[in-house]
Amino acid sequence: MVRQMTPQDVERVSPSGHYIALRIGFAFPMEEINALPTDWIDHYTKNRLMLFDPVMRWAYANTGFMRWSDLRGDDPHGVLTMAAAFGLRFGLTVAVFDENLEGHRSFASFTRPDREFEDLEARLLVAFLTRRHLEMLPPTNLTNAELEALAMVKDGKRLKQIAFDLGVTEGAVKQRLKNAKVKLGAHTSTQAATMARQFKLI
Amino acid sequence: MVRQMTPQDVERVSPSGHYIALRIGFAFPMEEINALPTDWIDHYTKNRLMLFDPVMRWAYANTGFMRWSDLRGDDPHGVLTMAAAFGLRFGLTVAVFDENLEGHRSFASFTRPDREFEDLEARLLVAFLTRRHLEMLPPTNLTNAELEALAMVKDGKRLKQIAFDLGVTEGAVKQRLKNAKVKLGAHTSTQAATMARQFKLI
DNA sequence: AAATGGATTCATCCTAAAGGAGAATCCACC
DNA sequence: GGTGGATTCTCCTTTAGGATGAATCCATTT
Repeated sequence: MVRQMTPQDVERVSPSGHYIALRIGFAFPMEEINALPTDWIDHYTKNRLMLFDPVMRWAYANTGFMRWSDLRGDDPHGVLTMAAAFGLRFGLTVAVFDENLEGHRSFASFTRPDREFEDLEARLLVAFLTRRHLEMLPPTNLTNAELEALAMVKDGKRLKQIAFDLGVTEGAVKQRLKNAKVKLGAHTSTQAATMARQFKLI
Repeated sequence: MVRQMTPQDVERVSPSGHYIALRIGFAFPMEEINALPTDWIDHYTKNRLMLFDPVMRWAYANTGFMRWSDLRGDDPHGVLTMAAAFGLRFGLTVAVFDENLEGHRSFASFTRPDREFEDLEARLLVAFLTRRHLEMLPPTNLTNAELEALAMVKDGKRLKQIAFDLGVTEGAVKQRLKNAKVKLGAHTSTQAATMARQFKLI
């Protein structure tokens, strides 16, 4: 009997760090969680390793899971060797994809210094990513009026100013924001604005 | 005498759409502005053209400007030919890079249906991107206390709850948020929270 | 040790703004 | 003519914002 993985479980099973990219649309994801070692991040960034990283290529083109050791022979620039030198010796990358919807893709990499990931761990991590992917599904039922108000809140405007700019009453603006909060499941307008931004709705 | 380009100038000089990625760190940018034609976005996304796009490769590896026609002969998958079929017949890509700082990179592509971009336009667009790149430089002087409060505001918590969770008074929380607003140049806590999120500070 | 200066944190008071409930109105669509 | 969704308004409560000054922390110097 295996339960769902929590973020704590992920940290435990991936002690050298992990990386999650959620809902890649055109080119870049809605949310990126980078819990890899700082020195590796610096090295990767400075040397633009993304261009040569076989893991990235795999993650953009496949679904399911893959151990980094499966890519030996497909790493002409030695990115995985470099990663190992930074303590990321064993890696597992998982990817999911929305066929039907807008073609969103998510992927995540998990790393260990000591041993390969087991099949059970891999399946649990696929389930974990799938859950995060689904949670990040953007709502589609916000009206333009609601998004317009949220965008102005995000930009630091006051309700009074927003009402004036839109040519409606302050109460109307409040109602639009309230609707937006309900649809997004947000407690406050601030949360609604940051959520809408994360979903790339504004 | 040539002045700075405004966003309106950019739309005028790039009538088939443009794309801007600001401050790419590890792999993905802090902000993405995608004003390309919708049908091209769909096609690009569905077919994961990013993997094969020579423009992306150029943008990650160079600085300055480049006309897409310079890449003929380096496009084995015919991405540029497909783009032309969607009305993006002439393209210009510009890229800038922070050598000294955290190694951030920004790039942008501009497209026309009718003619090549001129050198003057290219230089103005480099200047435009450079300005946007510098504006997006994240502040580094926010304290942990300030970021902690901002993160809780972003998550929809009320000041009273934040104060309780942190074990301080509500007035103290207000002061932290006020400091954060000043440092970020934000009018409201909402704006401060969304800015901090955009800068990947929280 | 004591003193100093500067930044951060905390408290209080008051004002301005946001949040919430309920009802009326508008409007496209059946 | 009815229905449901979206918009608008009013009234009231709760919360956030702004100004000010005191307290605390911390590194440096005397």
